Amino acid sequence: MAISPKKLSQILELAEKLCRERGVRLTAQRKQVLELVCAAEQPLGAYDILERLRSRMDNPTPPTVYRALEFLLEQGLIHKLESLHAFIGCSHPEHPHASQFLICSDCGDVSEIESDKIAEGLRKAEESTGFKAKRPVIELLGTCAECQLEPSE
Amino acid sequence: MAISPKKLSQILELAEKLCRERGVRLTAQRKQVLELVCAAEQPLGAYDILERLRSRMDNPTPPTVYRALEFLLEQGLIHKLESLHAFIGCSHPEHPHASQFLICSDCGDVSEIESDKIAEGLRKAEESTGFKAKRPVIELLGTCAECQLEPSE
DNA sequence: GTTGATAATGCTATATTATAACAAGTTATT
DNA sequence: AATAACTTGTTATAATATAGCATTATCAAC
Repeated sequence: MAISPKKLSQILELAEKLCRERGVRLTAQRKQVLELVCAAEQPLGAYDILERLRSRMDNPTPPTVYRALEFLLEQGLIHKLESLHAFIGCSHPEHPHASQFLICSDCGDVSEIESDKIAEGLRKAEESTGFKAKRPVIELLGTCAECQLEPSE
Repeated sequence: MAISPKKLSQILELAEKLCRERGVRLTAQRKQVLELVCAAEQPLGAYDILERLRSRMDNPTPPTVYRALEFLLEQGLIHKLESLHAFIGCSHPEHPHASQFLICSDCGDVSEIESDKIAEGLRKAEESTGFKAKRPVIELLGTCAECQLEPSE
């Protein structure tokens, strides 16, 4: 189930808008990486992105990719899945949030959730410890509802 | 503030006990890796461990380390910090739990917490999505209470 | 519009983290 | 001792990520 072209261009326009407002530059390169990440079914590794960039630009190298990813992460336009070493488009870049992911080990599907309960728990933990979180990494690795039905596939 | 020798041997004894009960083998190699990880101030990377193993055995190689780590992770005797690519001793290996970590980017200190609120939030999220989590990764990167006091150090 | 500062890119090399593959040795049980 | 299952030894290499430095682009100030 690929993302629709319409939805994709909406994402890109929103990204343009946010960057304009913030006074940062969504350059062609960065935009292409964002587009690749957002258009992908699954989270992409940096070298997956590198591979796909070949058809769009001349001789991309790892730094090209990692620099773009760094920018996009800073701007909250994508997330990094630490446990997969992979990147995924952000579902709602317009408001900052503690990203929370459900990662199915069977089908590889990843869904971003926004649980208030979890957010609340995190806030409480910060409160009681005095810790100030800048980047929460919440990744639940396991089996999605669909894959639990199937014997194994 | 290093861990006391007494505390360390308690940890090792508990590990022995748990492995015995489970019918798995805490071999000398695995025990040494566990000891190094638990004795360390900070989380250790696999190659840090490799380095430290040199004084204890002959010509250790990456697979030696990774195999031991894999075993120790399976047994819940250590945790992997995905965002740091590093390993840390488990605070309470006797009962399984969703490990939750506060990772200070300033001083590098890592503390394991057990927030019921967070655990509760995770449970709720599973309930409402039908997702079954096998390995939760909860890592809050930020600044610990102490480091917030200091101007910068 | 030239100058100078800042940011972004190009490019090569290399660091860091992790696993594959297969041979050899150990352990526990028959 | 024979067997099966597990553990280790060893070499090689895969996969992920960054350092460092030269070059180019952008934009504001003069």
